[in-house]
Amino acid sequence: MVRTRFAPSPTGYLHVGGLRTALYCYLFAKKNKGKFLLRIEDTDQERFVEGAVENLIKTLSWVGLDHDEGPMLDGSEKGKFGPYTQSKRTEIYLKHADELLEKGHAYRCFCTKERLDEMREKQEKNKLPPMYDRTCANLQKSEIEEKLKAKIPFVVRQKMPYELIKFKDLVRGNVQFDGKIIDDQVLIKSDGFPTYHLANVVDDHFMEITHVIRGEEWLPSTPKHIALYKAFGWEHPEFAHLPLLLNEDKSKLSKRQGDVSVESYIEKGYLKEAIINFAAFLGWNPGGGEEKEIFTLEELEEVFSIEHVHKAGAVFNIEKLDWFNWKWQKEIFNKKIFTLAKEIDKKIEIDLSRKDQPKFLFTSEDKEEKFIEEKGKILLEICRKYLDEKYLSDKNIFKMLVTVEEKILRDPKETSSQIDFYFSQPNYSKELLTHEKMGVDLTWAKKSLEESQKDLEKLDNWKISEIKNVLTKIVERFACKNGQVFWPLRAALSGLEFSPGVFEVMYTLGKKESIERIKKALAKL
RNA sequence: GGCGCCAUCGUCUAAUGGUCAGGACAGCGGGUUUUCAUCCCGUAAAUGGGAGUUCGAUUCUCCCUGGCGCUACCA
Repeated sequence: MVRTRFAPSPTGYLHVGGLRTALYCYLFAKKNKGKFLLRIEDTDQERFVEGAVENLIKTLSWVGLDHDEGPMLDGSEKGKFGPYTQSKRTEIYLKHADELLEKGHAYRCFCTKERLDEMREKQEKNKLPPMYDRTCANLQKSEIEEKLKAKIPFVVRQKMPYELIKFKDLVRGNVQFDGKIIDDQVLIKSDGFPTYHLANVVDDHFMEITHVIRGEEWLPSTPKHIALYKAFGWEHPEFAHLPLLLNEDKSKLSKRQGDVSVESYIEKGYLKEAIINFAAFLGWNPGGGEEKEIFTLEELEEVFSIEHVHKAGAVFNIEKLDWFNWKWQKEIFNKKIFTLAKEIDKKIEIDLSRKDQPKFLFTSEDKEEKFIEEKGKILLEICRKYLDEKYLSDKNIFKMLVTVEEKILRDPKETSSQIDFYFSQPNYSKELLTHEKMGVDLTWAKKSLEESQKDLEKLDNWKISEIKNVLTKIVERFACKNGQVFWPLRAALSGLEFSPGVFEVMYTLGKKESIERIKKALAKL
């Protein structure tokens, strides 16, 4: 059975690169009907951040990557291969380090930091690969005993075999390294904690991990791990080294050049569907000429394959994320209003000639109004956290939101600025009422505004369809273009160069306010 | 410096020993629309360089170049 693991260090937040790794581990496991585990690699006490583990679990679960085994939020653990937190497994590592010591695959090193620094400096000066010179590997038994007795701090080093180490990487194919120029890695630090290398190998073995899927930065240390498996007499798992996620300048994705924490994207309002979808396509694609790009997590579980993982690093392009987010926002919203419309009006007719913007033909105006109200509520859910209290308390807020539907789905943060004109008109000059291209000068503006005011005052049934009816008749009477009537009116109502359409704005504003705003505009002329 | 990995439009990428090298994002242009947006249509844009294998290489091999990663008692 396939078993994969995501093994982050609890250093604060979930990195988007980490998310992508977790996602591929998850997808590979699911695709192969295997298990996906979470393991916490907290062997570096200095880097440990309070609350990071909880945060990691929460974020992973929020995007839908629930693990089959590993630590849970309530402090308990799922799975029978635990503990899944490395700091709770110290004894196991120590025991195995002893085993290596005994077998001669490792040795104690008593060298001071100063000596090591000096040695490396010399090596670099002489253009030699910087690595430990094995001074302590040749210590006599009596010398070791002496130093131990004198309580000189020591580390345990792996004794790298001087041989060629070859392995097959699932992403990169055959890879080989020369053991002679690989450093004798520290396995146990002087504080008694293991390093990543030891802990990782021991854990992957005992947790029966079949596929190690991790970032490319681990490729150079893989031969060390393979040597370790061999020293223990274990079979090593399969390896798959994922391409790195890159900054604009192609360096490894880092905090310095923008947001890298998944949490920050969640805060910014990105949907989990979009984040997952986007992450999946960074370094992978379905292949086979498939041109579909929008996939749910479930669909990805079906189509994912490690063979289609790219070798080259991928630049993290936020514009594409925005696009995925917009697509998903729309998809989810459409689904919601679809069922909403059918709930409100069982006999509704739906025009699907435009799949992305279904048109609903209600059997009565009441039902349509009800629909607008309910749709507004859905929109409010999307943008609520970006809206000021003063907007929320307005009884017309739902209607307003509906008029800027597209913009909310695109960028909910902009909602306030989009609907602000409903509350107070900006100051505008009379030139705003004109539009050269449309053939609207000041005279025209005055004429159509006066006519509109006159006819609208007579209208009692203040509905979008009726308003449209009245204004269209004016256009007919004047035998002019729509814009020649609509433009000055829209500008008069919003006081803006760009705004939602006249009918919706007028309907939302209400008769009284609409007429007042038209009068105010006329006063300018 | 040493070791390793990588290399198709600006970005994410598809494809095949023979294709007009395809799609998407971004860009640009046009159209629909009462404005912006949406939507539709179109356009420009890539196989890093040099050898070799081959009738034919973007694809296979080698070299170069470039980019990146690793080179800790961090992961």
